[in-house]
Amino acid sequence: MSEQKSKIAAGLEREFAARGFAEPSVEDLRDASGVSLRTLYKYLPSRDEMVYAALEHRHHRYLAHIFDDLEQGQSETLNTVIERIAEWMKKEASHGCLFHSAVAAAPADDRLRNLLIRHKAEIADKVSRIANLPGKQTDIILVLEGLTQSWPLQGQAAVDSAKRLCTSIGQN
Amino acid sequence: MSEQKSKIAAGLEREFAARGFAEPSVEDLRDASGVSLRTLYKYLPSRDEMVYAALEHRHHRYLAHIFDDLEQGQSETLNTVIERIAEWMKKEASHGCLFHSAVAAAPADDRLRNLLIRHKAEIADKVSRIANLPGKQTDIILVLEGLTQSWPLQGQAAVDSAKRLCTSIGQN
DNA sequence: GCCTAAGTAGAGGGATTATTCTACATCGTC
DNA sequence: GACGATGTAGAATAATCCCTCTACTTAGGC
Repeated sequence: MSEQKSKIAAGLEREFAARGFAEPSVEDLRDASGVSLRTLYKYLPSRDEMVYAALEHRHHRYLAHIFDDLEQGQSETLNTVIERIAEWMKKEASHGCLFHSAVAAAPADDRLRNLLIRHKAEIADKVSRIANLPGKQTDIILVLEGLTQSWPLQGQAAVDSAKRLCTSIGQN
Repeated sequence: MSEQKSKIAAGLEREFAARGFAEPSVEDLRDASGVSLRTLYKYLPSRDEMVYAALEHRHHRYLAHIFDDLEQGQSETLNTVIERIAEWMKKEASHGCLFHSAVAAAPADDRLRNLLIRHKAEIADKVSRIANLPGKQTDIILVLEGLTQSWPLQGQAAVDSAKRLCTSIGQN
């Protein structure tokens, strides 16, 4: 991914996150990406491509935010992940997961759905390995999905619930 | 709500559930509702109103599906709720919660967001009262949200996880 | 100083959109 | 059998959409 393409993708990600995937017109996306319409279409030759590029960019930023400098195998590793997710929600995703939003906006788009699946699978894999709970992938996903989904409604209380529920995962 | 209006709403709900909120044109919605364009606009004078009516209809059907003939206070009540949610997902919501989809498609619409909040609050209230766990609302919501959100990705494994996690809610 | 590559600004095409409007059909009731 | 309410079918409108295109500018390498 070239310098400029990722700069464009960053702007697109911000716009889609703020206004959803249906509302912004291509002209809005041009303004958000900070380049001309011609350049925008040169790097991303259709509106769909703009969506994909934004999500790709999101994916990398999210992984970096959750996993950078995360110590493996500590007993509080899972709590740290939960806190970092809460941070992320507060700063970046007050409306919930951007991947789910994208799929919700276009349920027929298989490429989009695959992006969502790979995104979630990579997170689940990384978390279960780093927290030393290899058999508990589905439990972990359920709690983390529940957290991102209920945080917009419940705020900090959701974080506390997630931590409480996680203590029971390791216990059987 | 008149006879015909709820017949229209039922058709709209089906269409939005199948194709999302952005894709279907008003002509598609006309076909799905089974009436003429003029009649459709008579009962629901804008496309937004069609969305609201569809969600209202969904809300009532969902509550009926989850709570009809549900025995209060049994120890397996929560498990029954989980199983009914799984049933619902399988039959009706293979793409996830329709309310979240609607909000995702139009994040700026406050009326839509309020509909989502009231929908979730009513469920949380009903479940916590019927399962005799009045202090555990946020735990319950988190698990149920996690279930609906991870079911499209994990299927039956998500149901098992939800049940397992629920056993730990009552225990402290 | 010229040339190529890569950018900007912005007009416009062609398709689709939500909504309104006209003209006609049906049906129960008096 | 006439009438008013309520329906249908579908054309018309005005706006908006995604995308392409032309014409002009900038910047760096030889």
